[in-house]
Amino acid sequence: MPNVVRKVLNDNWNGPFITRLRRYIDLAPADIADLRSLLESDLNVGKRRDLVVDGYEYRKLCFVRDGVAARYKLLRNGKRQIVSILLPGDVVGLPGSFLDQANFSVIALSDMKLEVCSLDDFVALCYRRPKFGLALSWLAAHEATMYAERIIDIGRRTSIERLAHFLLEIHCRLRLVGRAAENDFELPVSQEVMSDALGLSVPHLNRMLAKLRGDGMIAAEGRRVTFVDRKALQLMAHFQPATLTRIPVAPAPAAPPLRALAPS
Amino acid sequence: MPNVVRKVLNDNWNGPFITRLRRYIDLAPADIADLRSLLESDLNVGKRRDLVVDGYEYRKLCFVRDGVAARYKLLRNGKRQIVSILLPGDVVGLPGSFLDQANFSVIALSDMKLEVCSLDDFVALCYRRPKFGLALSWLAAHEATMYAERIIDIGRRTSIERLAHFLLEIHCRLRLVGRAAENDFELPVSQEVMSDALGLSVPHLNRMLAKLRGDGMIAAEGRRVTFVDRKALQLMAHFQPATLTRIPVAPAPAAPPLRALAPS
DNA sequence: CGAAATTTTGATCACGTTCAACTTCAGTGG
DNA sequence: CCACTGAAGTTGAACGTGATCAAAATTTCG
Repeated sequence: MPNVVRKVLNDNWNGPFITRLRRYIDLAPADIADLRSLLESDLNVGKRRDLVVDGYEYRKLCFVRDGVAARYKLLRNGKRQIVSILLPGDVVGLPGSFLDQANFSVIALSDMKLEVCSLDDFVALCYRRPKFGLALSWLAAHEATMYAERIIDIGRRTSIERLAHFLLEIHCRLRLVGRAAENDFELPVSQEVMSDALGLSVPHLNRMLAKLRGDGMIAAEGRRVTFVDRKALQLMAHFQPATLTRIPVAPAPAAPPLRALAPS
Repeated sequence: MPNVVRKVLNDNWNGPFITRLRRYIDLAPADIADLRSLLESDLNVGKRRDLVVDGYEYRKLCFVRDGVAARYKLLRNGKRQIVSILLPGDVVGLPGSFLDQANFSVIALSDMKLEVCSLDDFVALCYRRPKFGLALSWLAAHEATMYAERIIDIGRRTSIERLAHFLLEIHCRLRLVGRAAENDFELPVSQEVMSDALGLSVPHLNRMLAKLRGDGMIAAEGRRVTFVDRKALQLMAHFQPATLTRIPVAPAPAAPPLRALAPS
């Protein structure tokens, strides 16, 4: 079997999470084997099931292999705010597992396939192979970046700009894991979910969606969305996808073991 | 000199950043020395100076020793959204330095004292001492957690709830670095800054502030804020401070392979 | 002291919420 | 095959929160 083919098959087999890590850092087969040895058997979760519950301790990292979920918080007044949408390649339990008790819930929006790993095991891996500690930092930084973008969205953009931005972001992220065509994708969430993510009411969201259609920026039938005038959409949304740098590689090990460093 | 006293003096000398790291993980003197050797000389920055500019590459980590800054984005329509307020112990360049180009600006809201370190040096440190890679993950996760809380704030809370939450959060964070009394603190930001952080207009923010005063929840003269009825304030804000777990310690090194790593 | 930044107050208005009803569609069992 | 169900999407009318613009009062600082 040609090498290239085997690589692709491997990545399919390894799943979207490792594909994503490879965008930050090179992983040797030994790295991957070590990581895989931590994973419990695949977990299947049905639609509408809660994966994490606000207020309870949670100390796992779950890598989404397939399906969609949402991280959210329920307020006393019954309103729900969705903080992020989780797609294949994303991590459940980031940042919730770093807290004494999770401060958000995570719910499956569709049937899902997950790979589960205990946080402690992963941390142990990070001590063994420091590159995974860095990878974890990068993942967390990515998360923070997306949240920051969402703050901008909700804080200072009009409802229609938010919606445009949301559509572009989801499409962009689906593309990165090979789940969307260039101008055309299957929206993985209902309007209710979108409105809770964007801090809008369902009726208003619906109207804005209709307006985007009416203005000829998108076409939509059912949940299939097509970007008709993507340029205009990006302009309206101030869309500017953030790209993470790669993680610098380890410096060549110093010949004498670090003597120069300790001035104390 | 008694040990305890020396410890405290050390931490004062080391600055609030190391104090903060110690809340996540134990640091041996050798760890600290190694970290300190990366730091360039202290940097003083005047009020209103930009530390990071949106759109430019930035590859440093700056630890705030003193002063206050804001991470923000300016939109085309002239509005500004502040994503986070940086206090002593916080890190400039997280997550901006992980991107090809920073997607936010950071501006000093007061005169500041910073300790600067290049990201590449810090990453090299993480390879040498994996605990720092984990610490970096924890810092980034903390950042993400605060952002998430801000999303809830802006998305689903009323303006007065937001304001209450903001006051409680800032007070809580100032307390952790020993810059606030129990019910009483110096607000380090102007109303304009607050309004940009909370996605409100200045007049409206001002009115809500007046309302909190009128309702007997806080007292304020100039920028000194006193919590009169903190219970009510916390209830109104749904305030629930998130506490990060400590980072698990390294497992006992396996007998044969890891000897090369342990310098101390 | 004078200039600039900040805080306070007032009047008007629009964006987005709320609540309610209705439509559409997929799935399910009689 | 049709009736029933429940979830999701669509539409309309009335209301209210918070924005906007303007100007005054106050504080801070060079």
